[in-house]
Amino acid sequence: MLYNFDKKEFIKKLQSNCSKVHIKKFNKGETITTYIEKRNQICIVLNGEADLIRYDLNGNKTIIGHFTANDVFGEIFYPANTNNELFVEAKKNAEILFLLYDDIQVKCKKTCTFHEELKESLTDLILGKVIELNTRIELLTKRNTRDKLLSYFDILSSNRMNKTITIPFSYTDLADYLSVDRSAMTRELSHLIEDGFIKKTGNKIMLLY
Amino acid sequence: MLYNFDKKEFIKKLQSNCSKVHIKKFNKGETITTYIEKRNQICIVLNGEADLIRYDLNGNKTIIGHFTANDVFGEIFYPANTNNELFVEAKKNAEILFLLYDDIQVKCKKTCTFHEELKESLTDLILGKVIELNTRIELLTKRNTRDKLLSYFDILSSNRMNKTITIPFSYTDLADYLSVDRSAMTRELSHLIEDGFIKKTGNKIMLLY
DNA sequence: TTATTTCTGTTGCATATGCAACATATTTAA
DNA sequence: TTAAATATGTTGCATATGCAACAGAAATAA
Repeated sequence: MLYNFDKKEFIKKLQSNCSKVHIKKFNKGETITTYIEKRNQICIVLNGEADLIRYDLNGNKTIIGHFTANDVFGEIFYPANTNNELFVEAKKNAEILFLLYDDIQVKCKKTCTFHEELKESLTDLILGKVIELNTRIELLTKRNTRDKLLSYFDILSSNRMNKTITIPFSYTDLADYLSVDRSAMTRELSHLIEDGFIKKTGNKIMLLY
Repeated sequence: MLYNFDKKEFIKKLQSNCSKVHIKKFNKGETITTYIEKRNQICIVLNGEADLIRYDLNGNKTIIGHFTANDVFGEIFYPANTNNELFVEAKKNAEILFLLYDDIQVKCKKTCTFHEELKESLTDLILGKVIELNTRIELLTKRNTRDKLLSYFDILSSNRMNKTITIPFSYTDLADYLSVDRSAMTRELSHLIEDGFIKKTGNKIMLLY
């Protein structure tokens, strides 16, 4: 059940009891996976940070997703026919757990309680992913840079229950994440400060509204 | 298993065998559901069309999602704390199936094969939703109106395997869906025609590349 | 340490986009 | 059928945004 779903517990179970998974360490800058033909793979960040990155034909970089501990990614979440090259890169040294969707959903047909629980948790995990993506869509549908920034701050702020937030990106990457030009974003940040919406010290931002 | 997943089959099963669901008809323009406190609800379009709509504080309308037969929506897919008012409106007369996530995932603990299958299908259904959302994010992260339009056309074109596509929206709604200004979008469409990228007749567009 | 790379903030300029207004076409309702 | 409402295409104008370039700060590597 969604409300009771404990993602950490699930991951712990996977690690300790499931022979189907494997874990690998990556150094900062290394490519964790590319989204080509691993249609069945689900990856979970145990620790560290990773970005899902797209370069389009013009060389524009977009950070499609930013993942930290307990976040989930993988090619299984993507349409098969995507034109762009997508890959996941470790932003800090990271430990990643890999599993195959079918291994949990199909292969283990014996009705042991353990695997029943895993299946149910897997559904909750994917449901969590849906919510995450819808949150991102809320951001991206904002019409201008200011609204994108404010929405992003709101999300961080309500997650942490705190009016002072720490941007988990470099500002360069934040711009890619919001899908706006970096210098334009910096300019808009300056305007937000001038207009008294925020205070800014390094990567800390205090919301004044 | 995802590749074998037959959404229509699943929906048929739900309708015919599952006492937990109910079905309701809506006339064009009616509100199907609002995203307030139905945290557990999943809705499936049996026929007709519906849009998930957000009005922000400035009165800007955004079409967050556009749903046709077999598409899935519901508050369960959204974070609980969203600030914006979201609601789903019937764009044409529509028949909607409602079910509660917990009814399938939790309530039926008897291990009857039928409900085991339902659970598995439910996971695949949600996984399909993830893919749909990632496709939308691909669109929204495009930096300008031209790229958004071309990406959108590409998606329709590769779905239908056809260089001539039919826009399932009014152009007014398409603009809301791409999160751009309508007149600016119309202008960009004219440019695309001038530049020989597309031909346009009513809501039919032929891709010339 | 020093050198090198990356990040940040800023600015000038060109342009894409949003906004408002309007005329016409099309659809819907009476 | 006529009237009303909505959709479409177009334009002028203001402005937000992207782009390029640069200098200084900060982080990283040698």
